[in-house]
Amino acid sequence: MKLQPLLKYISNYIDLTNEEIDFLESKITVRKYLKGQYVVQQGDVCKHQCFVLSGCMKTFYVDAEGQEHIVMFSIEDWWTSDMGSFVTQTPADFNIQCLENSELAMFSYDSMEVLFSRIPKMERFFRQIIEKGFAASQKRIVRSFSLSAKEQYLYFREQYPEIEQRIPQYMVASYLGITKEFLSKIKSQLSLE
Amino acid sequence: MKLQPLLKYISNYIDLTNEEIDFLESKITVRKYLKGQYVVQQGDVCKHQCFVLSGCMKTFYVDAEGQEHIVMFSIEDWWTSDMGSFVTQTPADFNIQCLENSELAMFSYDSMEVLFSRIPKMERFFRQIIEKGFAASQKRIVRSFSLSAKEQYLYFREQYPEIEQRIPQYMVASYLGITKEFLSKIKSQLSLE
DNA sequence: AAATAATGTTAATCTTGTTTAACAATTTTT
DNA sequence: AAAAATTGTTAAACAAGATTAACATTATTT
Repeated sequence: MKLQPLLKYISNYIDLTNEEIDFLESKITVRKYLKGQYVVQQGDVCKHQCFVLSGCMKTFYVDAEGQEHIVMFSIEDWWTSDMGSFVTQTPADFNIQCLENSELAMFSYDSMEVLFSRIPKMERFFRQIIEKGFAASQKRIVRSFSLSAKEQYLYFREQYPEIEQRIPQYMVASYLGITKEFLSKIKSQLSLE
Repeated sequence: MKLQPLLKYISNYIDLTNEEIDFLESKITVRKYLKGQYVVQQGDVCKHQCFVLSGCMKTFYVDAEGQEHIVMFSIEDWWTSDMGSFVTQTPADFNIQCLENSELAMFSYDSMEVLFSRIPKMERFFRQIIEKGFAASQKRIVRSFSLSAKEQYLYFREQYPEIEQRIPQYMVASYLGITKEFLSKIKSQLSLE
């Protein structure tokens, strides 16, 4: 059924018995969101860890000048949440908004506690997911310091070709930390090479 | 004894029995490093998660042009490792080098597996630590996009006054992603305000 | 106490990327 | 099919920060 992609994803990390899978499923809420809807809003407490079953979302921060800065995109088989808000259950710094109609498998803060006590393997699973996310985030910091805007764009295009097809270009610019005008310039330069 | 700061740190997250503490201690290696020594070198596999008992270290990346980019500093009561390398046991992208004579409590990859099986609470502890690290890393990305160099410097100075006292200014510049000359300019501007 | 190495400063010039603004192309709505 | 909204492009003027190079200061070693 609907949760198949999540179960398959989990099976890459740990093995679960049928009973465990039943229990796991009882702790998950599947929810649909329309394009434009918010999963988390800056200032609210992030109450869930979300696995994307279908659709696409952006995680972004609106700064003091009202400018939007995209931290990450999430598509099928990715996780999304405001981790800082979730772990401390304090107001979120980030917004998570759907860029397409989407379907999410959601683990609430409380249900995760219960899940981890009953199935310690699930704690291992989440630890491993978060380790990966942390490592990826550190590498992103390094790229933003050591690569030019053009190099970062090429890296993004190579790493996430599917994402570039699905989102407007000005959001790619925001993700890369440059203006849409400059990205446009980079692309026209590249097309002449 | 030596591990007291680590045990105190852990007790903020979980409670351990005396037996558990004994077992934990049997899985930790305490090691001294001299100023200048490397804990991890780019290209080697990062084999440990390290808790800083004393001293100070920098985690940095050397790019294709030979330029050094500091990802983080670690002082007493902080953790350090190349998470990406550690979790996949593949060659590290980062170097970790001591800026002072230092003492580290080290958990090897293998010993952590054993530790987690025997004391599942320790897996919870590490999950929580990594969640925090991940959240901090995401916030750093946002700062690097939404703040000017001057604002980032002021933030660093406010957040980590102890670190600024202990390391040369050109390393602060590297951490902020700017040149030492420009940081010098920022500081002279600030002194005139 | 010199000598050397490491760290920090200043200023001129250059580069990368921003801002502004006008316009073009594409989608979506009516 | 027209109108409106969203997205993308171009170019000129500008600003933030890099580079270069010369020099000043502070630590460290001899």
